[in-house]
Amino acid sequence: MVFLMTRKPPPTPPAPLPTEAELAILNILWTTGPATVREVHDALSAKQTGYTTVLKQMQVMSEKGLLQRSERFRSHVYAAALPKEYTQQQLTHNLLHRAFDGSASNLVLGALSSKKITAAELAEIRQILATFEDTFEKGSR
Amino acid sequence: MVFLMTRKPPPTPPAPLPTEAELAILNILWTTGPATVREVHDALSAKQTGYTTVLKQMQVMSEKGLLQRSERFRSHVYAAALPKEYTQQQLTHNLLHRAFDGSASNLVLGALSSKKITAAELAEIRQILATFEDTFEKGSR
DNA sequence: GTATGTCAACGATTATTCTCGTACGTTGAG
DNA sequence: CTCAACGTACGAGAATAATCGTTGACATAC
Repeated sequence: MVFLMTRKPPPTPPAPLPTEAELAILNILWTTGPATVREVHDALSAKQTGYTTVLKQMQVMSEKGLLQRSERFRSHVYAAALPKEYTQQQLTHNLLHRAFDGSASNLVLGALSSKKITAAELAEIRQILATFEDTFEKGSR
Repeated sequence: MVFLMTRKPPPTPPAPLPTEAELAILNILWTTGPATVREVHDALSAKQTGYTTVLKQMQVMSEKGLLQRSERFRSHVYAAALPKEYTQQQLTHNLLHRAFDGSASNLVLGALSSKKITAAELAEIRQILATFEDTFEKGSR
C-alpha cells in the first residue's frame, strides 16, 4: 500500500529549507529519533566535523525552527521539528520550480535517468502512480 | 514519444552545480539560446536585479564552466555550457542523495505530492515509466 | 572635436553558511 | 576541596554567494 503525503504542517513561522549540512543532521534525527548533540556528532563521524561545529549548527537550526530542543537531565535532546516527508516535499517543490519550471514529469524523468533503477523501484513507482490516478479519478482533488 | 536522458557530458573539469541565482540565468539561456548580458538582464526584470549584478554572475559562471562566452562585434554572447537535461539530472541526483537517501520512488512521491497534478502530466509520467520499463525488460541497461 | 549611450571589468560590501577556539557551568571521583 | 569529564554558550574566522558603484573602452550623434 502506498501512502500519499499529506502536506499538513506549515507551522507558526514557515521554517526555511535546510542547507546541505543541516540536511545531514536532519537525516540522522529522522532515522534515529531525538538525540543529543554528541550522538549526532558521533553519527556524523565520517564527515570529520568538530563537536562544537555540530553543536552550533544545531543551535542555529533550533532558532530557525528546524529543530526542537528539550532539556534532559544535564544535556539537551534535539528532534526534527518537521516530519521527513514534509521537508522532502518542500525540497522537491523548490527544485521543481527552480530547475524544472514546475513540470513534475520532467522531474520524474530526471530522477529515473539520474541513476540505475531497480525493478523493485520501478514497481514501487508504478504503485505510487496508480494511487495518484485513483485519487484523481475519484475527483477527490 | 518519450526520449530518455542520455547522461553524456561530464566535460573537462566537472562544473559545479548552479546556485539559485545561477539557475535563473541558465533557465533563460536554455529557452532563448545564446544571449548577451543585457538580454538576460531584461528577461530577469521581474527580479529587480541590477545590470552589473547579472554581468558579474555571468562572468563568474564563465569561470566555473557553467557558461561559454564568445565575442560578437561589441558585446559578448553567453551560452549555457551544459545541456538543460544534463544539469537537471545532476540536480536531481544531488537532491536524491542529500534528502532521499537515493530512493527514486520517494522522490517521485515527493514530486507528485508537492503540487496539484494534471491529468495530462499523469499521462506523461505514465509514458515515461512505460519507456523505462521497456528498456528494462530488454536488458539494455 | 565633445557628448551620450552601451558595454565589460573590477573592487567593495553585505549576507549566509560553515567552522572552530575558548569560556563557563555542573557533576562525580579522589 | 580540587580535578577531570562532559555539557552548553558565545564570538570570531574563512568561504561562498549576491549585490552594486565606479571606471574605462569604444562607438555613434551632433
